[in-house]
Amino acid sequence: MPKQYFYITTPIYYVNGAPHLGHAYTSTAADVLARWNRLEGHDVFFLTGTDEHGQKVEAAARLAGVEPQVFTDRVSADFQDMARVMNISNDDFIRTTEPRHKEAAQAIWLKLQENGFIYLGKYEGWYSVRDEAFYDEDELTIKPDGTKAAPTGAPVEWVIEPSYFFKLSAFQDRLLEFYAANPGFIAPPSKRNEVHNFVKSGLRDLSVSRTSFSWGIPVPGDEAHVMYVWMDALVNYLTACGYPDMTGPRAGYWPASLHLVGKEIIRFHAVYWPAFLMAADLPLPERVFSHGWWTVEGEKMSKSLGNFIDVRPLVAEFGLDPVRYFLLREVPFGNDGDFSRKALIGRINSDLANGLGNLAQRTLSFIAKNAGAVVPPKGELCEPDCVLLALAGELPEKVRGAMTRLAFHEALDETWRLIRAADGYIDHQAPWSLRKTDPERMNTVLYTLCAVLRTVAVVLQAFMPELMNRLLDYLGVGAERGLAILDTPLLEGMALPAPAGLFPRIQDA
RNA sequence: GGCGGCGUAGCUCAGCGGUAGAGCAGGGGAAUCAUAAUCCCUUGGUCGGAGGUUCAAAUCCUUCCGCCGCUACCA
Repeated sequence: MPKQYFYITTPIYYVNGAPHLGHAYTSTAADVLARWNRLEGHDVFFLTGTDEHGQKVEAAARLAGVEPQVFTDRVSADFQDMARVMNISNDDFIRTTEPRHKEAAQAIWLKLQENGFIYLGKYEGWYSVRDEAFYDEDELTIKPDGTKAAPTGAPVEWVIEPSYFFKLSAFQDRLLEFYAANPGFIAPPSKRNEVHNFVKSGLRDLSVSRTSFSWGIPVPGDEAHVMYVWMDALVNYLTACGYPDMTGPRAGYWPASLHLVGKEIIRFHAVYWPAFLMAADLPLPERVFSHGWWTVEGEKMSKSLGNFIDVRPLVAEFGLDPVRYFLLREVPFGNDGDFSRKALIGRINSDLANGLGNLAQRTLSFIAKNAGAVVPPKGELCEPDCVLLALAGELPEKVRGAMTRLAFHEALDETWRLIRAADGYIDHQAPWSLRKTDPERMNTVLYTLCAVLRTVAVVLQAFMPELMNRLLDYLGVGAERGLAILDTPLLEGMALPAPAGLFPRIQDA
């Protein structure tokens, strides 16, 4: 079977603020999918990065008293640090200030222009100098003296500035046809309906250049303009594949298998981006998946509350893999969720320490003390062994199904069904009693448990890579650790190292 | 205003036409290999309210109440 390509992206994160829980969430989810596909033996390309142009960055740099490039270098490094701390296995980290990206963005611009989808017009509207933003007529309020004001109370003036436009209006029907022909393109389904309705309600041409600031990629041939940030940013997914050279080593990864995005940017990925690609005669990504937002202790993360959570202190306190587990287990992917210490500690103690961790420890330490510290020899299997092993045998397929739908919580729930069954099995088989009455049977029970633990560990590597690697070490599993090894039985007689607890219980008031 | 979603056990949610389910939390018992972890049993819901369709409705329809999302240049 030929290797299957899997190209997955996170959004490139905007560098006008520090990385927080939301960014870590997207990256972790993407990482789990990337790792899962590697376990499947697929050829994976996993991209993340930073989006560094635009007026807000220019303003943030000015506020920090440094040049934009210096500013973005600093913030981008912080995002890269977050990725390192979260053990994100990205194959590349793209920055929109890199020369390769400038080249790609300008190339696609020229392509769109050549194909007749870009024209020079003028952008006009009510502009507030103080807010540096345009407002719609219906957003404005009339002040007692008859002048108009922005929702922020700032005065506005009618401003006309030259701008290049993208003929988005030309793509309405093609987009609708595409959605109809590819019902899986936008997920979850509720988002598909929203996007569909948006497009159906009519598309206006999109202003894709600015002259009011300069921190951006110059429009080819008219350097008074810089490219609109989204026009610039979305192209990153192509840049990383080598665009405009689509014959290079990475060209085969395009089109992307999946763009993972937060729900606030679904439209850019599900409407503008496909339209740009159609206009440039390029194939469209297979899927755009929009996930939800986290509240923190019941409250929305916001500047005014100052409650943005940085995951790095959490990782320092609770450990990396438990935090990764929590993010993907706690909330059905696609829904909003709440992050709280109580919930995090509850998950860690119930699922990890008392569940998987305890199961592994009671099995492995028993083997270390009473079964010669090797994978015990498997004797004749009894009914309960077969039932449990059959359940384990079904797990990869169940998880595969859930992962295909990005139903991470279901994948984990299925895995924990097996873990609970194994806990029941060890209690009922009671190897501590068999030790005296029937050592052979004891070995078979312990072997069965090791086999089940191996299945669990292999599958969970995508979610908790470090600790599941350790568990596989404890089980004497060799260097090859992909899903394919589950087709061959666990080797008996392998010497096992002394096990140590995987998930410490959290003592917390 | 328009379009759409949600409201099921204390909590988080699954079920989406055939006599209410899971995990966690609570209660009782067992066991003692293990991170005082585990196992077994168990309490608990007129499935937001009211109408209707049907032999049969959390499950379909109507309506009301309460939340929430989208409604173009905001990362």
